[in-house]
Amino acid sequence: MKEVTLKDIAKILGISVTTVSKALKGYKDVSEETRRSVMMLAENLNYKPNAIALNLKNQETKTIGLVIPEIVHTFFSNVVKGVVSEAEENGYLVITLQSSESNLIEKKQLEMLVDKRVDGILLAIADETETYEHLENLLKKEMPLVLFDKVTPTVNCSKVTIDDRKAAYEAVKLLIDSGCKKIAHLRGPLGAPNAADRHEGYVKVLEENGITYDPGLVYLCDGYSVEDGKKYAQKALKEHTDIDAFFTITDHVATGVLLHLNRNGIKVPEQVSVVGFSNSPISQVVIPGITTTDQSAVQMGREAVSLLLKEIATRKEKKPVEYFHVQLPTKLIQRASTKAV
Amino acid sequence: MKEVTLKDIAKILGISVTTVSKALKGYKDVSEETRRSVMMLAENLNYKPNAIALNLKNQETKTIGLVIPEIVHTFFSNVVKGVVSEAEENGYLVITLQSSESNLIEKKQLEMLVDKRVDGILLAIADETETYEHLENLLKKEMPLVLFDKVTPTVNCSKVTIDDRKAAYEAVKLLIDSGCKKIAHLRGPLGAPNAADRHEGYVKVLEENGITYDPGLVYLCDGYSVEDGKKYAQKALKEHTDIDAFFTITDHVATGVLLHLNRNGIKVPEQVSVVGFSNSPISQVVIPGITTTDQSAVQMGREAVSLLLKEIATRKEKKPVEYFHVQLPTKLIQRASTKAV
DNA sequence: CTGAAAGCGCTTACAG
DNA sequence: CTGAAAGCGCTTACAG
Repeated sequence: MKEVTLKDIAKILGISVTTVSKALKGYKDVSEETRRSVMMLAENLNYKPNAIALNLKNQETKTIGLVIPEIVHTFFSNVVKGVVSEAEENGYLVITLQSSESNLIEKKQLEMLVDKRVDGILLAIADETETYEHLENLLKKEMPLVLFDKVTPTVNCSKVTIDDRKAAYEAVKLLIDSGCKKIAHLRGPLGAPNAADRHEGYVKVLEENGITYDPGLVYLCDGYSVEDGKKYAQKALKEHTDIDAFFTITDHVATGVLLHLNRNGIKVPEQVSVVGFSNSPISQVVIPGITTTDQSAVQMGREAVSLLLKEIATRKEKKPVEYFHVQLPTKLIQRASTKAV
Repeated sequence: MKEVTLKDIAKILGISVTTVSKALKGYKDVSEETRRSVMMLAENLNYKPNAIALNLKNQETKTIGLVIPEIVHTFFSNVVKGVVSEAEENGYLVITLQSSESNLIEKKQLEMLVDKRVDGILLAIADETETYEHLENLLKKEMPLVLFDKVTPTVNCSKVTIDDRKAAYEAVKLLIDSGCKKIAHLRGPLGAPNAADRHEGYVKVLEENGITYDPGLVYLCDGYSVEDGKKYAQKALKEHTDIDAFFTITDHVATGVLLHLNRNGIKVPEQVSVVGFSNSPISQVVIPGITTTDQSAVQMGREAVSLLLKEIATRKEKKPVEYFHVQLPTKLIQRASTKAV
């Protein structure tokens, strides 16, 4: 990896590094002849400017950091895809890190990215995280930061989310419209804002449709896993034999519910309906297919990058920074796990 | 983002940058008193060495590049997870890029990573790629390179794979042992070495067990998708009504096959058995669960990083570089889509 | 024990 | 039209 430098070219041509640099960058004050010979030699030697030197000079790395709770997860890997593509199309590369929902790791990784001098950071907050000084510190340093999916109202910066409350409202409305009356909710962790928002949507639609909200029908899944779904479906049905629908935080949880119902000969959706969240591939192949909400994860990744790059540019021009909150549209996808309305 | 520099500290303390640097790095030839005041001030100002300057000085970036065909894919996202974790534990950060199975994009991305001055590159070759000068060029530049999953014997460098031939052999052997006689194979693209290896394993086990290999029973899936599975299951069953098993390149393809069989009232595994590949989550939740091969993807990512870092270190010490080919063990996982033996 | 100097590879204001 | 000099932030061999 000993790469060709400006110095090498200058030496061979017997001219100064300055002139080589100018020739390559198309400055006007270089003779046509010099320019041409520099260009040719650079081409032949396959000269590539040293990105590190440029980074140092320009005080930027053309790199952004991305911290997500979990890489192996359909929703997040779609986000990563969107982030990487959008960044690449705009000349940026992406460093990805996984917090594993740990607040400690999240803090450490954010610090690593700052130390690495990334130009900006994209973050989906870990479930464990409940205080936000580490994010405030980032803002204090004027590190461009965009939160997505798992965000917090506490921190004042740009954000990209879906309207979780509305999405949950619509999903549960479908259940109500199809005749369900006793709808259990397998929700996500208390600390997670989107779990809270979905829960709110669930409560709201019940109340607006004359169904009394019963906290006893709400179960907490911290794992978002198929296993959680099985476990809490069993528990819920034992505690309330007349449940006629499950609204779950995730398609994996919904799948667990489905497996439990199948195994126990409970007909879906005739006896019990099931609604998931995310439109993961799993929701389409399971039988019956699971009614769910599509979150356009790739789009979320792209949008987040686009807001981040805008902020980076604004800061570079020393202009005042504006923060945006983009709410992406969701789409309720009806499949066979719910009754037709 | 105006960060504290050595210069700032030097100015405040009225000493030279040299001394500050030495104090911070614990050099012996600095008075205890100076050392202490430097340390304290650095701590107070929250001084962090500028990584870019260090990169330039040390001619390394502590960053590695990772190019995979597809980010949204259980196997690869597990690899990414392994890569990112192992790298992080060793002080490296990872830049991830997706080639989308395109040779052109792969070339471009490899170049970007070189230009970015990453310390090494991890690559799963795109299906479209059939010539390898771009990889030879990397080697010529002495850029540390480790191939994984999708590799080629043509290029002489370290590699991490599973033993695809053996895995396929074992999977099909299970079908034979359970009484299947007419086993169709929905294979991957011709260009892809692991598709070729699995096909070889399939051919070998048939012949070793007295079943004549019939090329007419082999179908090419280029999409690795559920749709492909449906399509080719239908085609195969139309062309050969007595097929009693499918061995597929991927769990998604196997799922498509399963859906087609279910839909047409064909009993699995009584009438037709189905075997997938990869042990994706989908293979567990589908009914019946799909018999498949686990590839320990996370482990593959870790192993690849570990070989890469070893090579980086060796090159740094100017020692001769050795190449390794690590073959990771696979595990056949029996589920309800095949008959007990 | 301290610090000026050179260097990593580049850019650019300035002098000639 | 050309190039010496300064600078981005750091390290380190060398002189004092």
